[in-house]
Amino acid sequence: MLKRAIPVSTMSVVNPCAACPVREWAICQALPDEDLDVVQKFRSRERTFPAGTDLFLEGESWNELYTVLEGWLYMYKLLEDGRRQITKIVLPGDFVGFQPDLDAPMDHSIQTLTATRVCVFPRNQVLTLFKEHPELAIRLSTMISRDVAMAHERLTSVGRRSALERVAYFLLELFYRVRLRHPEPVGSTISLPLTQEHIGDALGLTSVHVNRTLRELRKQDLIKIAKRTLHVLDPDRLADVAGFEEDAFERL
Amino acid sequence: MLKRAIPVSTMSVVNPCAACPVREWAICQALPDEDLDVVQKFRSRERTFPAGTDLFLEGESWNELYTVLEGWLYMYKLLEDGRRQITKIVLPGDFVGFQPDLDAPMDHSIQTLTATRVCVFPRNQVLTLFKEHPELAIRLSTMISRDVAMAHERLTSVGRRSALERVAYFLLELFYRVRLRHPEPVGSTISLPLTQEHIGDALGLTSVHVNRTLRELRKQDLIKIAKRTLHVLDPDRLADVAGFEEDAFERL
DNA sequence: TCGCCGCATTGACCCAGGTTAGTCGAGAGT
DNA sequence: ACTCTCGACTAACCTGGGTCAATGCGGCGA
Repeated sequence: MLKRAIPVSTMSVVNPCAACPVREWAICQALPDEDLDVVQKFRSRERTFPAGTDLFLEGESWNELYTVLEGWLYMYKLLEDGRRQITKIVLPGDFVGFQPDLDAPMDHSIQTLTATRVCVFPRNQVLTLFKEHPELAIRLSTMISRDVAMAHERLTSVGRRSALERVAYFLLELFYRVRLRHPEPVGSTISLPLTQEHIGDALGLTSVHVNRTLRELRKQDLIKIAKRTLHVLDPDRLADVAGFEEDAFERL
Repeated sequence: MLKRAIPVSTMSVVNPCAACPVREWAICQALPDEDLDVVQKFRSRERTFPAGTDLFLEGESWNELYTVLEGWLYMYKLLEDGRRQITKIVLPGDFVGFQPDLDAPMDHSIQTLTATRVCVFPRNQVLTLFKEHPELAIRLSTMISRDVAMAHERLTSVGRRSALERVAYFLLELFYRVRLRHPEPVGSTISLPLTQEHIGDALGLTSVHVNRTLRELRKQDLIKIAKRTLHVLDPDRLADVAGFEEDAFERL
């Protein structure tokens, strides 16, 4: 079934689900502590990947699903001539690899942006697991439906917002998604392991124009970017530029 | 909870689920005949709407979910200044109104394109229904995940395809989605109750440019449009123009 | 029958963002 | 220390698609 060797990766020990660092944002949020062994027994070992690795490619058959424990990734599609659209930035807690027909070849590709650690689920038994634990199926619906909402939001950006609005919106969305997971370092700084080309491919812009646009945002003292780090100087004004209804990000 | 009066609509009789015209494409596909009364008892009456009616608007609270029995609708989002992005064309069988937080205000609007008949589900009990019938929850996951796949496909169009490719892709996608539901009239003609402005708002183009683009497709003898009817003269060549991998539409 | 009105259609002109073609600086490997 | 690579950054120029402003036309209500 596998058309390609499993990418470079190191198997590591199975950590206890009870100590899961992303439980709160992942599928398993739906399980009370006492049922956690359901998933603990079901899942395989963890796996790690270095930055720049494809977990799987569009068109391949694949037999695993992943919950991201650590690291950034992106989901993307390629056109024949190489044009790339990044469809989602994947963060810890996200569930990866689910698609309408679990037996069909993958309908998208996924690549790591940083070193990544994932929790592995065997694909061919997952529907059975969900059938036996409807809370999980409902939790999955909720998570996927958040994906739909975010995809529609991004579609609106790419279809109807100017470059400046788009970039502002994109950075702000990432900023809030990351803050949600790391409330601790209450600064206005997040790590941003994306090149300007990644940003362009996510927003339907060229990297050249992303550069011009970031320069403009910098000039307006809205952001600062240095060494893969994004500093949001004025979230409110940035939100104004992005042009979105106040609480849109609380739904993330 | 309702912030707005239920839009103009006529209540009609409750038709038996066993005679449901869209069962095969809807949530209820997951139920065997003998369990059909589960949903039959759960759902409320049907409701009909004339063309051009909003079922609900973004920001409103709402307490119903719908399976579309008949008619075309579109899901959309507005920016403050009125720019509109159409995020999905809704066809019979589609499940409408589900979102990550069922108690939150709607995160999108829906409007009818034609006279529409829907099957009504009470929103506040639907999670209970799914918990008691995991097949339904899994079916929902599958359907929503199809929405994600299609949204990403559209995002790729809007972000990375030229106007000509985009329009070709859009028409072809609709063509195949409609064919799937109506295999009978084996012609290459489908009804297309959209204005050029709708198409533009779905694709991130202006209606003027949609017009120019359709003219070009017409000139190349790929399509013909007359009286709200789309005639696809050469699906294969149109697919070439759209530039997509052959079986992308079999996954719809 | 007339007169709207909403939509399709076209032409002329314009501009946001793409393209091309660089320079520069910071690692990383040797 | 030297070079190689990759990404940030810039400038000059170009174009796909937007804007503006008409015209046309078919359906529909009075």
